Amino acid sequence: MDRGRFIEALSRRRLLLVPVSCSLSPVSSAAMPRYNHATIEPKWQAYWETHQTFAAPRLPSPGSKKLYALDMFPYPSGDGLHVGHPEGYTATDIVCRAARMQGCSVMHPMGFDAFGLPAEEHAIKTGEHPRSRTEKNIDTFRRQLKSLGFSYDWNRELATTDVEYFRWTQWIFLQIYDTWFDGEAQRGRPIRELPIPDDIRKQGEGAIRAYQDEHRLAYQTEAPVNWCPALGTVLANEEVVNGKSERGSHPVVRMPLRQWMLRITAYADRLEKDLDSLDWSEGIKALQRNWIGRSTGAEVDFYIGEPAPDEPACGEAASAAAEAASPRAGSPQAGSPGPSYAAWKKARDKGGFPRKPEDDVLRIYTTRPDTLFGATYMVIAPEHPFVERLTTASQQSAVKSYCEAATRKSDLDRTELAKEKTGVFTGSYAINPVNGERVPIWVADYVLISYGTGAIMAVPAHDERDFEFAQQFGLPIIQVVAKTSAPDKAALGEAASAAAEAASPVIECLAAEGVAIHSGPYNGLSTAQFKKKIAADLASQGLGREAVNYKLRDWLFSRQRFWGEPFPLLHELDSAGKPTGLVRAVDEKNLPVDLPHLEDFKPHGRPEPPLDKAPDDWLYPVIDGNRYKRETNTMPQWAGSCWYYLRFLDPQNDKAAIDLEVEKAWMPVDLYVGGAEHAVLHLLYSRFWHKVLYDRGVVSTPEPFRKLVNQGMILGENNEKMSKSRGNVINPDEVVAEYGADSLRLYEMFMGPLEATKPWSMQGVNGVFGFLNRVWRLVVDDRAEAMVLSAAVVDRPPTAEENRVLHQTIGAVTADIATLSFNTAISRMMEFTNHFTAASERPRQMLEKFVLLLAPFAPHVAEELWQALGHAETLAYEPWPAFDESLAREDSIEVPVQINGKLRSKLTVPAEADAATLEAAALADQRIAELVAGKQIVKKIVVPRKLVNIVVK
RNA sequence: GCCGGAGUGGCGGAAUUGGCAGACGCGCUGGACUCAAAAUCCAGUGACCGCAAGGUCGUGGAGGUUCAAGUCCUCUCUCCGGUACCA
Repeated sequence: MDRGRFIEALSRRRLLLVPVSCSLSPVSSAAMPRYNHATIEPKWQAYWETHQTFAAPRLPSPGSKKLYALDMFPYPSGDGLHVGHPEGYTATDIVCRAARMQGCSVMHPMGFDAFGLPAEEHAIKTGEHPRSRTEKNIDTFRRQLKSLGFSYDWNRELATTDVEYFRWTQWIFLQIYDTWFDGEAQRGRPIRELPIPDDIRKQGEGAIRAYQDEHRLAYQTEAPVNWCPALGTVLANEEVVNGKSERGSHPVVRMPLRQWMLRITAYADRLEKDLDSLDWSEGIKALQRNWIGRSTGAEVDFYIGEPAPDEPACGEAASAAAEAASPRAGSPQAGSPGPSYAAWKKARDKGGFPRKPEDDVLRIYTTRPDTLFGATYMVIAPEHPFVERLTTASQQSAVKSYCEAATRKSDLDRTELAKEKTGVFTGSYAINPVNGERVPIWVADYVLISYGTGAIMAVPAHDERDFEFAQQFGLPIIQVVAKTSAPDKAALGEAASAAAEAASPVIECLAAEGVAIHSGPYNGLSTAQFKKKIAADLASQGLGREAVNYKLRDWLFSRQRFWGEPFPLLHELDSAGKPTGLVRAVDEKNLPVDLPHLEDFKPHGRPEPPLDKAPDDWLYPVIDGNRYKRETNTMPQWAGSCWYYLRFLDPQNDKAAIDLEVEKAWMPVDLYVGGAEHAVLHLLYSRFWHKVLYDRGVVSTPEPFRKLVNQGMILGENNEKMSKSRGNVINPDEVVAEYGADSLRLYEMFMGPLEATKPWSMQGVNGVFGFLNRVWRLVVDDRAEAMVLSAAVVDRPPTAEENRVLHQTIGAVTADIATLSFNTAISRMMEFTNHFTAASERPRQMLEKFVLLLAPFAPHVAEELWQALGHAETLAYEPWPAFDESLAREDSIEVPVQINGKLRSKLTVPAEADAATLEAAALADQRIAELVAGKQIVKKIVVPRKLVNIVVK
């Protein structure tokens, strides 16, 4: 049936000739049939639309290859299309048009990423509903895109704001919500398959649900937001500048709010590993790997003793220099490890390393467990849960004010470059498990609560940051790694007296790997050997274990906005109207959850999301006698763009997000082109969703985008980034009006390599416009009174010479399209045109092939010329000109002759001349003979087809 | 700092496995057409020396490998993008 529909589409396309020949008349009636883009382009765009020329079949036609070429769909901003958009769009369009001519089934859709802040801000200001503003912008974008002649199947157009689209975005969210990650199997599984531990089961249904909720890929947490009391709304990070609101410069405070998170970190390993299978540039892969930031090391527990709030403070020293604290038996707070430490160690030796740290230890993560002997202090993040209990009475006020200051700082303030390290001593100590040394514990904001365990052992001799901190606060620095070259004997010998050695000041920080010193039994080991050995030793004593960490954080997936997808979730309320903490997913059959009607879009002045002011009948549904409150957060803009490539394949499906048969036939995306600004987040989020869907059997491929290309940025004529403030923005509409879409397309492809950043040049546009005019005159007599072919167009087969030029062009253009080297493809077509502009005869069938080559690049003028050459149908499905290597081959070539590597003469020889022939010809050459005369020939290098080089003395 | 990418005429950019550096376009110069201009067509156009034939230099810089280097190796400078205390 699907095939039937496709065939029907095909026949419709092929039937239509009558109206076409009629519409030729306006051109022919013109006094002079000059190249006139203003009439040609709308004419063919209308033709393609009427005849559904580019409608894609439901499934690829049997026996043909499929091509799914996807553009990153635009956000329809109020400014309209930017010249950067058509760059990537033209590239994929060329590939698609060429592929159709090469017999591929092509999927080439377009849509709009239409949720977003600007429409909502506009709504707040004017009261106009974001939907109406968004639709107007989409209309502009659609018109502009259509004016450029892209061969999209517009029947598949979608916007992420379409209720029928976000119905399935919500459905996918529910799949994610319903999934937990099985670490053993490394895959997401339905929550009902989550094994429930017995002790949880015993506690009853509530405990089981809580346990499940803890394991879902979508979970709730408290996360800080930028609350602006003056504006009465929560701001996005980019709306906050220097701690003030971007609009109005009002103060912004960070406050915790209940948020939804997606557990993308569970997929970190797969997201990293599967990059290997993708045809993406190494640069982009590196960017993603970097972002994921996998590191391997060890978790180690440092004993700190039982919490004992009433125990008198012991470490009085604010700086470790004065740290000759009086020995006190028992706890680590005493001068030396006592009985309780020994008991703890014994217990660990027997019981092993616990999954979750107990209260008597500080667990740290390090990538350099080989430097454990060099740990001279520890640092915990200001948000670390142990801060309070580790702070001694005398340090209380200092620590408290330090931590408060840290919460006020934004992330940016805390990570400011080259800023001085700050921190404060807690007064407490931990015991280093490898040598029993007491190490002071500090609080400092250079340690992040969100990475690792939020606590570190500091090894100032071998870590730049620790080094800086230690210098700042006069903490000891002990070198435990020597440079690889010569582990000096003396150092090794002295290792026993490491403590004495500690006194000797180290003034340099050596972060590189090397050989262990001052490390007891480990002295002399290389960093790699040491790491391996200590990991095993720590594990066997129950003191540590190997661990992996990622820079990647879980994805903060909720926004306090109106204009986004509502979450299909309900919070159960008790009889008093208070949330019970239980969450219920909206039934699939009740999707979509549409946005409620609001009287206006003005902020309600509370940090809660705008949907909090929705009418009660939306906000408080009653199901089975239970009252619920809807989730009022909305999804971030990323959500809709995470899966649009799937919906394009089956946009009308009201039974499923996508039909599996369709998905199997078209996925993965074969070519995905877009700006590098999405190289990290969009692609990572999208790949993450795809992997969850893969695990849940919704899609059949582990990765969505096989080949990815990032187009380069287009700069203004002054070599600066285009921006309104710089006044160098080029409006595509104006270029189309003056030069036409074909010229715009051609110019953007001719500027340089697709991936390069390159400046705009109106003279360059004029240049390719001139080329299209020359092509036009190659075929059409533009001085005639009517639309007639140039007198030079003749009906005879091409000569060998003509074929040679033609087939060289076919070969080069075909190969260049395959490698996306459009700039060189165009230059080859220019050479063809230059060559035949000078010719007095141009065989028609040669011109036809040339027009077909040009068609993917400049489709409108190509269609018009194709018609002028006597064809009634569109050329969109004409077979691509076949390359015949034997016709392209030159009979005779020029071969340079060098003497001592310098060009001295050139030989014209048969192309297949062998080395002996070439050598003889070179020596026989008059000029060469003169230059060689009287000299001794040392060596002769002869490379057939390439060159002859004679080395003389 | 770290990770990517890139440096070639006046400008945008070409150059299989190392094999004639500067394809193609813009700009510029000269010529044809024109009363003139635009448009178009033809020719020239890396720098320097030379009347010419021809020669010397030349792909950010310095070394190196090679008969031969824009291309490979070492060091180095500059620009662009990403990232930023991730232990």
